[in-house]
Amino acid sequence: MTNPADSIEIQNVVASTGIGQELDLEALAEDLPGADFNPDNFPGLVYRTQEPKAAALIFRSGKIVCTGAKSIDDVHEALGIIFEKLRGLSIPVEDDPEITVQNIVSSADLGHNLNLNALAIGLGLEDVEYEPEQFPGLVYRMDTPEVVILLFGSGKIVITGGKRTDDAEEAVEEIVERIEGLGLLG
Amino acid sequence: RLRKWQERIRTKDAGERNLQFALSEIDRMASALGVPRSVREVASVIYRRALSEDLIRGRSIEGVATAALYAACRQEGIPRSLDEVAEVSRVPQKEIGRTYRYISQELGLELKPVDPKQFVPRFASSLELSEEVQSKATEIIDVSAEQGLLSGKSPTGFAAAAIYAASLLCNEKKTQREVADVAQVTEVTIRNRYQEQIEAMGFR
DNA sequence: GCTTTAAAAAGTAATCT
DNA sequence: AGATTACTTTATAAAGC
Repeated sequence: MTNPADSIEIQNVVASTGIGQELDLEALAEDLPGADFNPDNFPGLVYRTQEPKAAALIFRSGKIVCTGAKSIDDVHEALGIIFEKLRGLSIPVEDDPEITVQNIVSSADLGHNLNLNALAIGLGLEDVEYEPEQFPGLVYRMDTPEVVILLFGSGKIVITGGKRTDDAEEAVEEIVERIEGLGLLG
Repeated sequence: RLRKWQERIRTKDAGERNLQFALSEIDRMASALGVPRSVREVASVIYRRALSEDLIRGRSIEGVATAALYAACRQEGIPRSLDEVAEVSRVPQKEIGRTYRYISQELGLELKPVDPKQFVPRFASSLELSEEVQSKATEIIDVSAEQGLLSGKSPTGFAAAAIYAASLLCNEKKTQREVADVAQVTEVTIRNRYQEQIEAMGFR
């Protein structure tokens, strides 16, 4: 009896912040080795950190988006590295810029195969999107917590849209309960 | 006041012209797909509902018209794949799929997932396969779906593999290429589904 | 709506050996 | 007939078209 909630792994955390200072991205692109800046393509400058591995989108307004981190701690660490890099370029950065987690993507394993056709009907076609011709996963929009769950035939799932670490655990408990209630979990 | 009248008439005329265009497009695509008149009527009703609920704003008329037709085919139990619908539409497949998901959600169509069995008669007849092959393919689909093999798989590929397997079992062999062409899937997909299905049937 | 970034799931597809 | 690479879906911020 392994608890599906124990199988939860955070795969990606998206967060936003800002240094409270306008930036000259053209100059920054020169001074930051490894920076990608294609203003014709996208207004943000892309900068990747190696440890922890993450990607930051830095904008002219001084606002920054960090993606790809495996934990909230990693987000803070990666952004801390970027803040230091900017200070090293004598760009003033606020002391402790507020970092807001915008989205957490997690994966988990329910431990049993799922009959997605039966699940689509059981969970209610109005809350479900299951179009195997377009994508193999069943998309389920849950109200509380407010997340979107992708369910696959293997029993593996993806939880996204949550902002708190607890959202994934609550979502897994809720979906397991609903699937069991329908008698559709092995 | 006069300008308002003119504007209303102009808007009404434009709306009327757009509706006529959408309905004629539905008619044209339905003919090209060879679906019965009843499906065109259902598609028209879906399109008018989308129009009255203001779902067309920000979307192309042709996209909504195509999505309505795709939905109507499913509702009437004679589905066409997105590939097939895209072939007769000037809208890219990706947009048809997105628009379908949107209007389906907003209009509460609540269409059940496509049953692979619904493709069997059409695919089998264009391959000139017998009734025997068709019922065998249907049986293969039922048995393998009951064993949970259908989850996440494309209905077209699933039907194509069952038809290929049935053609072998009934000594009316078609090549994977031939079946793949009518179903618009690759031979690789047929091979993969076929292997799972014959195992589910207890052969191999 | 789109553009870019990241990550997982599983199916399908294109390309190369 | 493999293997590899790449694309499909979900969420999310950012600035600008």
